[in-house]
Amino acid sequence: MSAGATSARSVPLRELPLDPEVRSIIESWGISSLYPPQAEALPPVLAGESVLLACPTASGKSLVAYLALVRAARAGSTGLYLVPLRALAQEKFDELSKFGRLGLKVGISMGDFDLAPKALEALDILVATSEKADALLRKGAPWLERLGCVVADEVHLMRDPDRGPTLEVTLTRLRRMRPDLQVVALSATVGNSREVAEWLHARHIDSRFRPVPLKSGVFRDGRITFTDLSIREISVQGEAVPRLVRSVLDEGGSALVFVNTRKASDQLAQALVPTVRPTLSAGERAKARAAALELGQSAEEETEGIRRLTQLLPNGVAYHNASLTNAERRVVETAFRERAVKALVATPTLAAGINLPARRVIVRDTTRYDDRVGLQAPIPALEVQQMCGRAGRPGLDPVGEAVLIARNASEEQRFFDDYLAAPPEDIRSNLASEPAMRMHLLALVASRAVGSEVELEQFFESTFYGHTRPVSELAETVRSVRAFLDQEGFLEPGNRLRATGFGELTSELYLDPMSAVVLRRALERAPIGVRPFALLSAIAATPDLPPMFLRRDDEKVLLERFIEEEPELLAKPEEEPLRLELEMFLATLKTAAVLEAWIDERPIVELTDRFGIGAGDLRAKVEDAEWLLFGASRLAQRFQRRASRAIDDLSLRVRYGVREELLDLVRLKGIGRVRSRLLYQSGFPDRDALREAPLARVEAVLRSKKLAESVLKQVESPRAPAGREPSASPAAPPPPPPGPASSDRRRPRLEDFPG
DNA sequence: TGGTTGATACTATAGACAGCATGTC
DNA sequence: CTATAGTATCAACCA
Repeated sequence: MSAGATSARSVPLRELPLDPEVRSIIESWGISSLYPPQAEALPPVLAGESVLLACPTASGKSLVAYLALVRAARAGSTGLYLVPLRALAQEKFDELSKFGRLGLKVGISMGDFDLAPKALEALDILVATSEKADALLRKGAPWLERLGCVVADEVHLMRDPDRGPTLEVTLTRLRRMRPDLQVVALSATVGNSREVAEWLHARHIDSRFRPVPLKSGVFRDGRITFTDLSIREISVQGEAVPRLVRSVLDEGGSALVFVNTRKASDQLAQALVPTVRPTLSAGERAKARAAALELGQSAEEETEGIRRLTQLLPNGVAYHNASLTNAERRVVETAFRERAVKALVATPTLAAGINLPARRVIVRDTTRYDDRVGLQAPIPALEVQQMCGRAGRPGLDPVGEAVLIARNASEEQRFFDDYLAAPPEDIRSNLASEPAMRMHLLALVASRAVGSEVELEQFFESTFYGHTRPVSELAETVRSVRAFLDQEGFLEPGNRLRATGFGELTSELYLDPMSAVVLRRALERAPIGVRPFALLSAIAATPDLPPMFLRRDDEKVLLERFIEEEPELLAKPEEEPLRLELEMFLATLKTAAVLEAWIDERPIVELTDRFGIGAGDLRAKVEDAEWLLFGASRLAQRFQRRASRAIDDLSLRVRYGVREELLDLVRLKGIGRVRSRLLYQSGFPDRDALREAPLARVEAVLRSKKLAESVLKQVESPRAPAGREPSASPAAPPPPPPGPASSDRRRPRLEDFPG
């Protein structure tokens, strides 16, 4: 490790070769001197060199990234900022937009929020998730050909088995396309960052600098022993977590507790109420109450999260996990940042991603259930260190404390050895995984990045995998993936590597080829298009819609539902492979049942309660399903034309969670699940009915003059507003009407489902 | 007999990207 | 294999 360097002198900003305008923008952020890692990285970065910067969170990596991109943009090329999370994309976009003053055009692109291809061409800097950048590569965006600089944020996520390969492949493709591309890779401290730097031909900068010093240690028997061997007695009594929380609150700090289950995050937050509540000042209590109030107004439909959090927030406590909706998470994050919430209990949602520091981080659990092995497994040191790194708020805390909780002496020793003193894990390529290879091999061929075996091998040579190990070890995976792609008609027969139309479509839809096969089979099986449950089951059977966790109760309910049609399902097989297969199948049925209840307008609380999921999970499933249904619709245009229209309707129903009769109303801007139902109940079953309606009546129903006016304006024109129609193929004549869709309430049969 | 206690068995388990075209509650 | 906390179930036990 090179710079060790809290002691390093800070470098004044003006010593850098920066344009005065650029400097003044940075100065307006209150930055006048550089942290040591910045001072080390910026000179080469501003000279256009590639750099890998490995250092702790909040040590100023972003500034290096921004300046690299701005330099590239001012030099006439374009810059791309790759991030792993959508929330992060938004954060980076907001900050980079401040360089708009220089005349730079900054844009953002991700699944949620995208730009028209034309708007992209005018951009100087684009912030995108790596998947989105991959998608742009597949579609051949000319913008990328002018790329001068790419920033890869959180590059250590290359070790992620699912999403790592996308980052690795995207970086490889960009570098091959632009051999002189400047790469600025930002990484957490990992074992082999030097190796990654070598791969990228980047200067390797490794620093342990932290703007707020970190003391990490283990709590046992009322005292924290830190790695520097100092000891801290905790005089407060009680259970470990409340003690540690209370003692830091008494010093005016805040606490962030990491646990390994959602339930624990909720329960521990509840248990902390008596600990935190008495420490709140009158002002803090008012702020906390305001946050709770805001939460109530954040949505029209009640959720479990709103209910729990409105109860917790006024006590200065909250929890954070993926069962919360994005709106709920935002309220919690803001409240914590503004110190209305003083103790926050979180699952790993907060370990990576958005910056939410606290004076004391408490890592309560160091193991986590791993469903691949069906057991509790130790959390990697890298992740624990990331959690610990969240300790210490710049400007507020003189020092951050990270504490693991040990029950006995041997555990205490183990925590020091395995987590606090241990070197973090290496980054390893996951390109050899079959699903990853399926995706990327097809994409490389379909977008004509490779056209032959030899080119394919050359490509793999230039990946991180190829940098660290012989690509011959990939041969077996490549062979079996190729066989699959050949057999399923993704590739043209012959020695040259070329994609079929089906292959190109699959690649551009960003579907896992396996998903495309599942959907194609479902579509080819006759009149599936008209029965929502069958379609929902088909997308649920796809690897792009991961199965939901199946509880024993779900199993019972689902089996009972299908007993009439398939009584033999009740005889639950005992043999392991068969039992697992049935469970997988039931899990896809559960997903379909959840989505079905959603488009049957079951209230969110009822639905989440019945299936044991959170509103955030529901939201995520709905988004996934909508995306897959779009893919299914496009595939239907190829394989089962008649179904395409019905799928588009279903897609819209899933998006808004409405029954079929609301499809027309929901096409209006500003009208979704709740309001369309309201209009329907009040005697406006469709847009035609609204055309005749007096403003006052619509306003009374919608309880908003502005909204009522907007709605009436939308229906007054004889032609429907463009853009919200389901996408039908423009070339094709309108498909025949979908038939008696909603009246067909027959129970689905087993053969309706793929697999 | 009815209720309590305690041993034992069972149950559940983190997170979040992508298409398209613009704004759900 | 590298787990654990919370809950349901049921038998033993007591008044």
